[in-house]
Amino acid sequence: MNIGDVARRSGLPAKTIRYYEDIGLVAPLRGANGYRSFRDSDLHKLAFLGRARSLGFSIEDCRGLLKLYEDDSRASADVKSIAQEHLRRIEDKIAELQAMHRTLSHLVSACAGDDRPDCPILSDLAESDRDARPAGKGRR
Amino acid sequence: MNIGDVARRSGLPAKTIRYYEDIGLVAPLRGANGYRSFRDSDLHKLAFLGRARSLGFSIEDCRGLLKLYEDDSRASADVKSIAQEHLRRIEDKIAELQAMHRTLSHLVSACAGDDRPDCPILSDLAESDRDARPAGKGRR
DNA sequence: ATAGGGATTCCATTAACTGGAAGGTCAAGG
DNA sequence: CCTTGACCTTCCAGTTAATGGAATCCCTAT
Repeated sequence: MNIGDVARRSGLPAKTIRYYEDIGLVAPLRGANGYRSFRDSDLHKLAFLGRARSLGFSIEDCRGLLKLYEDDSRASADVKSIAQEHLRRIEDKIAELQAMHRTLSHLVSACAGDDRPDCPILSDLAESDRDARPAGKGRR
Repeated sequence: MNIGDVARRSGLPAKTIRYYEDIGLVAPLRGANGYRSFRDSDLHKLAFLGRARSLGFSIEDCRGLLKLYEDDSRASADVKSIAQEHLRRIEDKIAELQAMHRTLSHLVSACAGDDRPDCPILSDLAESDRDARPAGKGRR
């Protein structure tokens, strides 16, 4: 299979597939013409990757999952712990977004949204008697 | 004020402040020694930026908000529409994360998490009788 | 032979910083 | 006067996960 077929069948853009090869997630063969030649197993891996990515797993998570996927003697506990950790990150992110949403929707509903300059949104952002922000962004 | 003071007072890392100058969000003066010299107005802008960023506004949104903030003849409608658009993006993101969360938490709870290899999480990711992506990630 | 649709590589760009190196500046202490 | 340490400066690279585009090559059909 050429990359175009695999792209169609896996739903991943060809660019992305090349990128995944670059970073060592798949290793298709090469034909005499230099074209990548994908086996069924490559296609399966790519489809697996697409699904894992769509669940928000990072590339590094995907690398780990793929390794476990191919390891017949894996322990499901290892898979589960990756997934649980990811679940926690998702929960954190949701909580963070919900906090933003709460604050912002209050401000938005308090704003007249007309042609006058008075704006509670700007006033709030300009408030100087408050420290930067309650919940830190928690960068990693 | 030197950058260290402003960093302390605004809560932003000095690195970030320099970056914000780079991209034209603030324009501190310079002393004879080449050090940045921040006025109170610069500090206020930076604090404003810190708050806007913590609400998840993009840098470009911040640029727009800052411009409106400094424009006495602004219309609050302009501010509101930026905020509403952002609110919509937040809602989309929350929905996307919640969908991931639903799927993943089902899988996680179905996984024994022991030393055996059987794993519904991997099985699901490997399923080939399903198309790649339920809801597109909406890359734009 | 030529046209078209694929394929290849390589480079740049995105968002918003962050880390680190190499070096200049300033105030205090010996 | 010199050193030490805390600041400051610039510049370059790296992060995440691709994506866009250019230049070029290959294959098939007409």
